[in-house]
Amino acid sequence: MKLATWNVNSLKVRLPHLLDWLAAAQPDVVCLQETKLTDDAFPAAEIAAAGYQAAWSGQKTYNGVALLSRAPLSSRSPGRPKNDLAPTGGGSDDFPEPGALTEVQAGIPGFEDEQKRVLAATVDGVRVVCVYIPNGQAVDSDKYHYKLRWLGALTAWLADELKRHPRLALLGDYNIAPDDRDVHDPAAWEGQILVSERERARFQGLLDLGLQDAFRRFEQPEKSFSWWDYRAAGFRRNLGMRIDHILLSAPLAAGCTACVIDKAPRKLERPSDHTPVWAETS
DNA sequence: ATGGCTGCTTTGAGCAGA
Repeated sequence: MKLATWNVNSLKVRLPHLLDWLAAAQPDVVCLQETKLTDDAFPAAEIAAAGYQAAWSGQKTYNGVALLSRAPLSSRSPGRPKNDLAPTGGGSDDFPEPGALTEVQAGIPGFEDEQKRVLAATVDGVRVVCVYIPNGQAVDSDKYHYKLRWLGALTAWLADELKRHPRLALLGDYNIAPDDRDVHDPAAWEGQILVSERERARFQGLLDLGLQDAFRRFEQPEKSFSWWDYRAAGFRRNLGMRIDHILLSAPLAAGCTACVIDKAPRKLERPSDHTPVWAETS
């Protein structure tokens, strides 16, 4: 199963890039962040025409997450958007069709949050959790404390999810660079947002659940990043950060054969500031 | 040293992103 994550920074603007990338990369499951679309505006028909069923949870202007799953020919039904909090046509949750998104959950249960940042679903026995972790803006700001509180709630919920779903993958924009290797200029960024000690401790808290950073299971090029600032020619100069991650529970990590940052979409005209990351698991 | 770009917003300057 090829699992991918991509912060598209407006699905309305980036839909052509997404459709091209689905055709080129052929992922089985895709987690999208920053769709910035209300639910009624989600481009379900275009995505269905590309062979993917979808679930989504959005809002106006900010945030917004979605899950795509490559649907086998038999269960494709173009023109019937299937945001299946109440699944239709994918079989029952007990006997889902291959590729079906079941047990769809938006948000962290019990954590009040108007911001649409979490979407989980089960696909072929894998619990896939798509997250857009808060940015935090500046260390010790209100948004920073919200980020830390949010990560605490996520971690507590995932501890529970892992009991029921030993095969679990957590993908998304974490807004945390876990290590100095993941920062173009660690000295300049020391103690700043995305790299502060408390943020990195929360990332470690996710690893302490038994999750593993798929990217670091393999030898990787130096200065591998997943986001580059639009300003100051960040991409051309490779002034980036690795803040988009795929964490896998032990059974999935054991069967993981590759994890790659695909820089191709970042080279296109009018790109997202993030580029896709994918992992292949058996 | 600073800000540098992009997307969005009841449209136009300000916010947010990271």
